[in-house]
Amino acid sequence: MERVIPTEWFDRSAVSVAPDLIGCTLVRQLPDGTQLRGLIVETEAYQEGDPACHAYRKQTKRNQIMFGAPGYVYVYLIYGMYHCVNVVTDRIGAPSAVLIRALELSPATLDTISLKPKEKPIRAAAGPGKLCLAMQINLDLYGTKLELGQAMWIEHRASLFQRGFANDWQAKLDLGTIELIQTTRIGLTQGVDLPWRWYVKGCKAVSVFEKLPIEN
DNA sequence: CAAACGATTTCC
DNA sequence: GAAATCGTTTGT
Repeated sequence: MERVIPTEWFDRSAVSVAPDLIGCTLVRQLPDGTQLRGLIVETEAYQEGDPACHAYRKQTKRNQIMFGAPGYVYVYLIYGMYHCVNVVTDRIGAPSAVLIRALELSPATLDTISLKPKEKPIRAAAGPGKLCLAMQINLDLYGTKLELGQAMWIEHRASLFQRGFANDWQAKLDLGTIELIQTTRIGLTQGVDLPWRWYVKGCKAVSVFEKLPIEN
């Protein structure tokens, strides 16, 4: 069974894709063939009518990929020093994307990369900027297609590989008993009340813990 | 052309 | 609580 997610899978709203990406595996293939892998444990959706979306105002050089076909990579530089990686979603002409905010890196990946001196391994990709550092994602990946053999692709939940390294929350996810928290997004000045952030409850690789589920 | 800003992280 | 740091976007 093919585990690589096809681009058509992303051809729906970002709000629909974002929670479904939790538990999937982000794969980064370096030029030398090395693969870096991590389970997606936190996502945020950005779409039309959302004042926080980079495509809210108009099409620009930076956001143009969001206006195109789903299943492509949107990378941007934030605060002049970090990168954030998104997956473009929805049909052509419906600018939207899902920001990948945190990964639980595979043991093999942790062996491959160099951790900061005092960094806990579980926190190595806890946050959108740290995630891109760990996975060696930069602007070079802007506009690339998520496809097997490319610089990056995404694999469906619950592969045998995933069971091998995930913490106990993955088993729960397979059983359908995992708790996915839906709450408001991080670090915004606009659209602060839209509940378009999802993360795995109890996962120590998530960027921010304190945000609780939306009431009612 | 100048100025402000930002979907972050880290350190004081 | 505040600095670091720079390409993009917006205003004059």
